[in-house]
Amino acid sequence: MTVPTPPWRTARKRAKTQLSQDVIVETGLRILVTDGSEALSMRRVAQALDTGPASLYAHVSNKEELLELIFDRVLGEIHLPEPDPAQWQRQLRGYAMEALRILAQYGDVARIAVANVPTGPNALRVGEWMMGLLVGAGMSPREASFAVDRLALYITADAFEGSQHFARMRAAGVTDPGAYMEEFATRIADYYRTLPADRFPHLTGYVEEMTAGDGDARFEFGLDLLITGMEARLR
Amino acid sequence: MTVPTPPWRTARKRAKTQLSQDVIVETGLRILVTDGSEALSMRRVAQALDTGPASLYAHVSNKEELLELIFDRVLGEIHLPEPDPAQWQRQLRGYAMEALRILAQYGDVARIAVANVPTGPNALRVGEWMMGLLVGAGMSPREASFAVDRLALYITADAFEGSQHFARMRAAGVTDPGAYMEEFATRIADYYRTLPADRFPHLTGYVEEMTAGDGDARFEFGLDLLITGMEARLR
DNA sequence: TCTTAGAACGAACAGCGTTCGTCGCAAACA
DNA sequence: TGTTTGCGACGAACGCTGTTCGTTCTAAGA
Repeated sequence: MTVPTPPWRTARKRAKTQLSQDVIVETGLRILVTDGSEALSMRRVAQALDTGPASLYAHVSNKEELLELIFDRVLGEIHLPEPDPAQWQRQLRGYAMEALRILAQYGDVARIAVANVPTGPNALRVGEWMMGLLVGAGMSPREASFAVDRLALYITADAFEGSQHFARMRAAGVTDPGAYMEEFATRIADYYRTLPADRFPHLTGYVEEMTAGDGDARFEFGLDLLITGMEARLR
Repeated sequence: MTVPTPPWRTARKRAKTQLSQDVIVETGLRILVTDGSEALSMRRVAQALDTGPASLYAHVSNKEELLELIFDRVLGEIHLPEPDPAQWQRQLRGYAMEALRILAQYGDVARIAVANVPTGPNALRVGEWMMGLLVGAGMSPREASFAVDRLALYITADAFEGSQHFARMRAAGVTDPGAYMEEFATRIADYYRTLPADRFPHLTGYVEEMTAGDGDARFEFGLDLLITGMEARLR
């Protein structure tokens, strides 16, 4: 039932989706997921929206601001249960694990969080939740705020570290993360074995132990150290 | 007493300092200290050595490799005492504080460490020292290696966060770090106060506590959490 | 209907890391 | 001693980056 547009009718210029901060953020996030953080440039986002890079600056003042917006958008995917101070350790642990899992999906976004005190709506939501949990558990507000700060740093740092590995893997053309990490550990182990045993007795003696454990095991180990430390302060 | 060079004498081409990996690393480090990490580019290093950027690639395969070399050079400045397992907490704490202080001086170098498992000679020296200290204190080699890994991540992450703040300060043209951080805390505090108190009771209620404490206090707090966690594993 | 605010955008700027191909020196070889 | 060869130095360029300037065009308000 469609008919050709009459030629005298001036061609509609805005057939493509209207530019807005939301579609820009969403497009940026999509590029991040599909092609990695090193592919996320203003030009690339503009290209995906079929326009030039200059057009983005009407809705986003910076690449930095764009990344902050994307980061907060990602934080929104973290699910937070009703805080129950009676089992704060379990809830804090669950939050940390989920936050890492989600952040790990989105490559370089974690870098933004390491640098900024996040102030987006979802960052506030998470901060309020953690403060409620820890203060409810009996921690002083000052200690709780420090704990929130340090835990956030730990999570984002680990996510950032992971994203760097992922970027290297992508650059090397490998697609299987397991194989990549295995090869990585093997290379380190082989190198350690070549060291002079008299100057590095521990590094050469405990090669197996030092290269054991995947990223998750290491993350959980550090997380447990932090939570145990918090526990000690509550007693 | 200097006389003009005889014209028939072929002009000495290599009057300027011979290029080598060492002078490149040293030059890069100097730029890092004086002008910050964002000013450290291959072109800039080449310019300082009065040559073109292409000349550097005969001695350094990458910018990444250059940063790794600089990072290890910086690690060399960390002083390590004879390990005494009887007071491992004190020694670990002292090491962490000094490492942070030194890393904080050199801006973005910390970023390299977050991404890599450092394998330079000085990184090995530090790793061996920490392993000896913790295993000597009774920790299992596997736990010790995890602890070393996590502590290194924590230190470099904090240094990286600090360097980002420093870069922002530099970009804003501020020269006094104290004034900058104070202004930063005030801005955050003011923002928190404007939030709706019903949805963010803790953030709005504990504004003072949340913005209190400088970077060092926060670093030491997290460090204590980690060390306390390690202690608990030894008992 | 006319005015005007602001989004869209082409073009350009200054910078980046890296590579290619050439040049010239110095040591190794005949 | 004469010739060859390997390699550091390096000018020029490629393709990319974030960002800005100045212009065009659209759409809403007066």
